[in-house]
Amino acid sequence: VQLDRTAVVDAALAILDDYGLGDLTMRRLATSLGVAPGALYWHFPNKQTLLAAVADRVLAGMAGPVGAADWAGRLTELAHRLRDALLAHRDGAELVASAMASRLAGPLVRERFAQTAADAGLDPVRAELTADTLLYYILGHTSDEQSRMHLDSAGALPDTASPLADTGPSPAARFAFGLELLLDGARTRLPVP
Amino acid sequence: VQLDRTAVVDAALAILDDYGLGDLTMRRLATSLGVAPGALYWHFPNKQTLLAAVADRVLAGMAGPVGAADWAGRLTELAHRLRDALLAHRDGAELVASAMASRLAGPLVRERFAQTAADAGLDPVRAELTADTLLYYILGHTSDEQSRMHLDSAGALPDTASPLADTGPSPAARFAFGLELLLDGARTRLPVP
DNA sequence: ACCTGAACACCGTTCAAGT
DNA sequence: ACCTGAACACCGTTCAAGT
Repeated sequence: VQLDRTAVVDAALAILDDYGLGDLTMRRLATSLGVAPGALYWHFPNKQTLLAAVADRVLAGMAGPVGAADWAGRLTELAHRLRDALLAHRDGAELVASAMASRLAGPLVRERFAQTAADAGLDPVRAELTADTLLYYILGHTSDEQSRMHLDSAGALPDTASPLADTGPSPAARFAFGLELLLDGARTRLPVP
Repeated sequence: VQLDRTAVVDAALAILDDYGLGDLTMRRLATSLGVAPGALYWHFPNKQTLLAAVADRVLAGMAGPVGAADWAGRLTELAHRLRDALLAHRDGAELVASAMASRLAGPLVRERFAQTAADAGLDPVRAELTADTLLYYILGHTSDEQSRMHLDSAGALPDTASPLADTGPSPAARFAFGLELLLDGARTRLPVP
């Protein structure tokens, strides 16, 4: 069968889910497709671009319209949808964070957050800055949460290894705390209606 | 002369400043020290730990007492000091972000932000969450700013290559915007005094 | 205690040559 | 147009052996 970009991204996502980002190499990917490593370079100019395509596929998991009527509700919904999309794949947050940092992935997501902030009444510059601030938080927090998730499922707890030790807020509650912090801050930047 | 951890970190920092994080390899570092690659593994168990030591050295650049009397002023000062420390070395933000994510570097910095937030009147859990939210922002924003700095000093501007195109807010102003956003949000979380 | 030599098991990328 | 074979120039890490 012939190789195309979609098949390559499919296979890459499978390796990501099964073995993690560290094992997602061009050679391993080629092997899993039954192809020589060089073949991948017919479809993608380099690894960075290939990873960006995988990141955009992960981000496709947050498509669809948001339901909330007010801007704060819409941003909250977008933030949770982004987090859910990242958590749906092993190392999804780290992958997307690095691909978005290179600007090769996620321009639509960025645009969507910025547009929603602009709808709230912010001028374009402030809307972009607010969107970026939100994105730094979502990517940073989720990346952190996800990596610690995998450390725990392996064995890396030096003290307090008792099974009933950690009773703080849930990951979702911790995420919501920082998110509301940001949105409250954004509210103070709004022109009085 | 004998090798020790300090000399290794010195040499690593020199490579970082001159050639960037991508060229900071164990082999290159060994060569610059006039030593075999294996020698480094007598002083550090692996590359990750070595990079954490370099990150902690970068973070040492933000030591010293803060002057402000109120908590918001202290957090603002800490945030700017952290940003300045990161910008003082090529790829400093990316290095520190990744080393702090691994939890091998920066525990004192994290502790310092959390303590300052606690002084504002937040309970320990909220103080930690607020500190983390701030750190995600500072590391994400500065990393972004710094990488784009280096893209510009090379040649990677597709359109609007005219020298007088980009007249938005300065990097420092952009940083301050998100920072104030976060601090305003934190204020709403405070118990009324 | 501290380091060398030499190897092991990999990487990403290129490119003539094949079909 | 699409892929193979084979190489190039690297990696991080280990470990017997030397001093």
